[in-house]
Amino acid sequence: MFSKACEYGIKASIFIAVNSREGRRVNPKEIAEEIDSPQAFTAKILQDLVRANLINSVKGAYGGFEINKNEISKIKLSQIVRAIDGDRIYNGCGLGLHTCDETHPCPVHDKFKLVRKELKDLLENTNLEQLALNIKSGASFLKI
Amino acid sequence: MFSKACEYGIKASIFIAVNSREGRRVNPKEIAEEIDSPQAFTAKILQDLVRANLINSVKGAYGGFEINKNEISKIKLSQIVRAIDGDRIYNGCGLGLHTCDETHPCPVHDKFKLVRKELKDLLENTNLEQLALNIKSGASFLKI
DNA sequence: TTTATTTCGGATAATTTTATCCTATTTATA
DNA sequence: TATAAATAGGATAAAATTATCCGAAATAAA
Ligand code: FES
Ligand code: FES
Repeated sequence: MFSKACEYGIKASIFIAVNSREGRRVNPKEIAEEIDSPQAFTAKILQDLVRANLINSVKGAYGGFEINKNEISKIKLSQIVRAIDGDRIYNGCGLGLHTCDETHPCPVHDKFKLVRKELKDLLENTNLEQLALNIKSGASFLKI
Repeated sequence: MFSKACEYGIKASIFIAVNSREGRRVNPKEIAEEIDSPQAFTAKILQDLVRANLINSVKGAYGGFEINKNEISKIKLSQIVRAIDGDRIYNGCGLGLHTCDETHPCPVHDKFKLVRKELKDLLENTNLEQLALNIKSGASFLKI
């Protein structure tokens, strides 16, 4: 469904959001521990998210990654996924035809549209604040 | 979503079904042409499907791949996907946690369940006969 | 029985994805 | 200004997926 890179990117973003809400910056080591991911690889993905302007990085001593407090609720999961996996999840054909095209549908097109609709709904209507709050309250988990 | 191998496997199965309905065996060369896939790789996937007892192979001259006429409507997409990609699509966590567990959910678990439900519906309630008929009638396509 | 045809299966190669390592650059603080 | 602490980024490496090749085994028909 999502690439490993994307899974790590989503979980890292949530962990950063949890901490940024409390004014704390975090570094790749902490992040990788909290989301159970390979540290250096995770750091690379964080770079992508910084370049996509979804998170901020601060170099040097006392630096780390953070998200602007009043941005947290504005960042949708879709933006993170798009920054890492592109939008094949939105536009790609379920059976790999060059394009998903209503007028030239693959055999599963009609039902696949429903799957994609549900996924789109998940990605478009979920923001980092909601996810951070659920982590904070212990309603959901980032690892194991 | 599905692996390339699985995409090829699904499309190949449909093409075989279309032809088996008309009493015709097909070989990897034809199949690869009709579904626009690499021939040798497709042949490997066909072997998997044979081993999973979803399609039959006949060796030697005038051989090829076929599906028992009265099996065609009984083969569900889920069986093909399971034979090639396993059942991570059914049981896997959307964010890569070790297991998808109601009592230890990842941040997207609740909404991801709906996506999976839709996908399950697609896979469980679609059989090769329906798909073959749609190809035959020109309502759907296996390539481009 | 011989031949031509076809799948089977193992070995290998290419590509993509995932992961690691090391140095350069930036920056806060002493 | 010197130092220590961080991220940035390039170069590799490892692993998984995708793809190719070739000889062996099976089989139908001549
Ligand atoms: S054409 Fe395949 S999903 Fe739309
Ligand atoms: S725990 Fe992640 S989808 Fe269920």
